[in-house]
Amino acid sequence: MSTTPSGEKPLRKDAARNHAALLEAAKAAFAADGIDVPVEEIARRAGVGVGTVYRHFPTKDDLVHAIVEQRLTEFDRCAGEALGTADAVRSFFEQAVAIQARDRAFKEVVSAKLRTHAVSPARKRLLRTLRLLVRRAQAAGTARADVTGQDLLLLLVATGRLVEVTEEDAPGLWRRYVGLLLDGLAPAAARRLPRRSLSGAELERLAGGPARDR
Amino acid sequence: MSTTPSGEKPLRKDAARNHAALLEAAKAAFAADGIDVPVEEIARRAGVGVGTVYRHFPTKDDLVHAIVEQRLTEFDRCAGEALGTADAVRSFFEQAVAIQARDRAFKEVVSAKLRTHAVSPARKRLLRTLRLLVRRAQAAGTARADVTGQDLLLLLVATGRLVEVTEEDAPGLWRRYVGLLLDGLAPAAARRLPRRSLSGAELERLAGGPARDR
DNA sequence: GCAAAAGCGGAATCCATCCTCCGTTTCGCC
DNA sequence: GGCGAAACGGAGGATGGATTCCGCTTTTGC
Repeated sequence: MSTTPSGEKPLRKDAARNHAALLEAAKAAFAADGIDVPVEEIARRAGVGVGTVYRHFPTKDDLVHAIVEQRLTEFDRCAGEALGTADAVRSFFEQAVAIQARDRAFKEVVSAKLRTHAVSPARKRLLRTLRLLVRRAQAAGTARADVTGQDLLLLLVATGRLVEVTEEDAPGLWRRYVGLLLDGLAPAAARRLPRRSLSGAELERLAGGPARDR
Repeated sequence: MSTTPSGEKPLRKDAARNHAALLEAAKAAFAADGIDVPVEEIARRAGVGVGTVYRHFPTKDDLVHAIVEQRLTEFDRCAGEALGTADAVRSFFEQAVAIQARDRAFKEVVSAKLRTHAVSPARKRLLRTLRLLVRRAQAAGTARADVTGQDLLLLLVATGRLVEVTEEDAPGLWRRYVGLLLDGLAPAAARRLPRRSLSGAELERLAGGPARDR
């Protein structure tokens, strides 16, 4: 679950503990409040001072990046699991988007950083897995021939935004759109949007009911 | 093109001029640099002082909102035009997303404010048009039966993000995904993603080539 | 057990923005 | 042309958040 810190030089015991705590805290904080949580809040959650945060991550951005890597890795895991299922693409999407739905910052982060910070290793791995996944699905006839792994990644960005806009007011609505996407990705078979149209109240809110935030 | 200021009390000549200039400047500024452009930059572009900005729009947010309304109205126009075409949904999407592709702030703005600021009139109008559009398309057999106008609006949010992430490095790539969506929206006919897979260089960049911004 | 090294905490600094305030300018009208 | 009202402009107050600094504490090596 944690980023194996086995990379470089052995950290002092307390430093190692804090590093882990920070990663954990940052994940939670970002998930709950989005990328804009003050560094101080993360420090508080981790039970350390801001100074410590900066010792471990020279820049807030580095921290964000670390979390993104973690998350991309989770996606990779989903993809890996999906490899074994009958409809791999569907299975992957459903899991991956479900993760997005649980984590507010994620979508922002992923798409924000998708372009930054050089070629991240986690991302490379994910892409590789996705390519494999697509190939399999195509072989199995559950994905049209002209889709690519890259496509899945980009579509994930799109669903991220959707979830972001939708989840609070109409939780689960995303399934509808994932269904739609999957229909678009399927070769040409049965297709039907997951029911779940909007209820009166939900529609009201999504339609822009009395402003609530800000 | 401009928001008919015919609403309330007649503005003084200079005030009216500035109001228009501000709207214009804000549109441009947001499009170019995103919602986070400093108010001062907008003022500069409009050739006025910040004080004036605040006289016309008590809050930066109000300014943003005004622009969003403008944009939603543009969408509405697209939808209106699309009504006359054979494949209305496709025609609408292609135009609407093309607009997004030209305007950086738009996507952010639209989805950000999609939920705020009470039920905006422009948005209500758009939604009404979209519903009509969908109904027609369904009657014409170019849209599956279980899609709604609301769906189109939300999908637009998703494409917005996609464009955002994609456009700079692989301009036009969005057509591919719009194609995909349309396939998902279609009843069950021929489907093919607009070619346009990625070129080597583009893929490189999208895949997260040497960080460029920040 | 001890000293140097590695870390820690968090107050203080820096900076970017929003928004307010008020003296100055322009407009509309007599 | 002259006045009051309506607008303007832009310096400065207020805020919020990232990052730095440095004296103090915990570890580690011996």
